[in-house]
Amino acid sequence: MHTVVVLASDGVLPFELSIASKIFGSAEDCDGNALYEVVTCTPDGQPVRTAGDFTLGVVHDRSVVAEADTLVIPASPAHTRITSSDTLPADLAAALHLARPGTRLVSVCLASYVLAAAGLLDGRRATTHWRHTAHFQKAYPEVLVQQDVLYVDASGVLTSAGAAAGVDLCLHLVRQDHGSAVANAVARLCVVPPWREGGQAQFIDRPLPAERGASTSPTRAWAMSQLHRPIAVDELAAHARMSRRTFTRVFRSEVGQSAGEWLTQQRLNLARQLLEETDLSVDHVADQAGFGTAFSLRSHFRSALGTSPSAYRRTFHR
DNA sequence: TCAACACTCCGCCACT
DNA sequence: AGAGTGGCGGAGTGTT
Repeated sequence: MHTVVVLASDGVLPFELSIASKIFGSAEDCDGNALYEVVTCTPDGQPVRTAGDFTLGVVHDRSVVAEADTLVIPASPAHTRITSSDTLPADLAAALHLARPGTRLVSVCLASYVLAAAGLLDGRRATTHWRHTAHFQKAYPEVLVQQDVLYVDASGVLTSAGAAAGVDLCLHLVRQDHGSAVANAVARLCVVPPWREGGQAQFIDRPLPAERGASTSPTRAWAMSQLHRPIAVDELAAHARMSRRTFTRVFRSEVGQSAGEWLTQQRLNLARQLLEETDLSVDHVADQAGFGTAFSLRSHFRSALGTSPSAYRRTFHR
């Protein structure tokens, strides 16, 4: 059983506090067994005041952090006053110190300040509430602060933007741990969208895994292996052994977007990966990701991510 | 920047 | 009767 420890500190925001227990606590396997144990603690086990009109009494103190597979830190408005390692409260520092190596660290909203003060975000991509990204960047110049994203998954250290973006982040983790089917079931149970697209640019490391049992799934897997060349909808429909009309209908009902939109998104994901991990020219990236021309890549990049391929590479190349 | 063209999406409706 | 399928065509989008 995967243990999620929620570390609540003084002034914790009730909404942010509850996200992890709601999302992880709702994840079940096909037999209805819980997939996560969610444990809430405070640094010294004493009740803490919340930002609401009540105090939070807990059973555990920070010692449970040592058992965490995932440590979640919900935001408190007081976190914005943590602008250096010197201002990190000793009890919070002590709690973080108890986490085993390899423990997944998650901050919701302003709690990014806590991780940054502990030096855990140095040289890493991270985000926080949009109202505080400028202040956050100034306080922690070593952090690669991302704006206009819902969350950042920087291999083991995850940060989310304001409030409800914590829901997206927790769903992302459930999806990573147990796949789309479980994550979508949690989203349905909690009546939240399983995957927010909208105008929000999200810098995600990996594309969504294909859902099992969906009839366009093999075709999507096939298309993923053909991204370097043009793929017409008729070709996809033929692969799925459906008429074009049925294919487009089934595709939308399973994936939630049209075949063309999905294809462009997969091409963009591939292009981003190539920009991050290779030194291929933008022309070659455009070619390999199936955009045909660099102009086409740039135009799609701009409308989906609000930036250019070369600017993206300057920020994310590793 | 513009225009012509190609392709895609989806409501509608008939057929199985 | 009702669900699933697929052709048609107009509106919209992307490409050259």
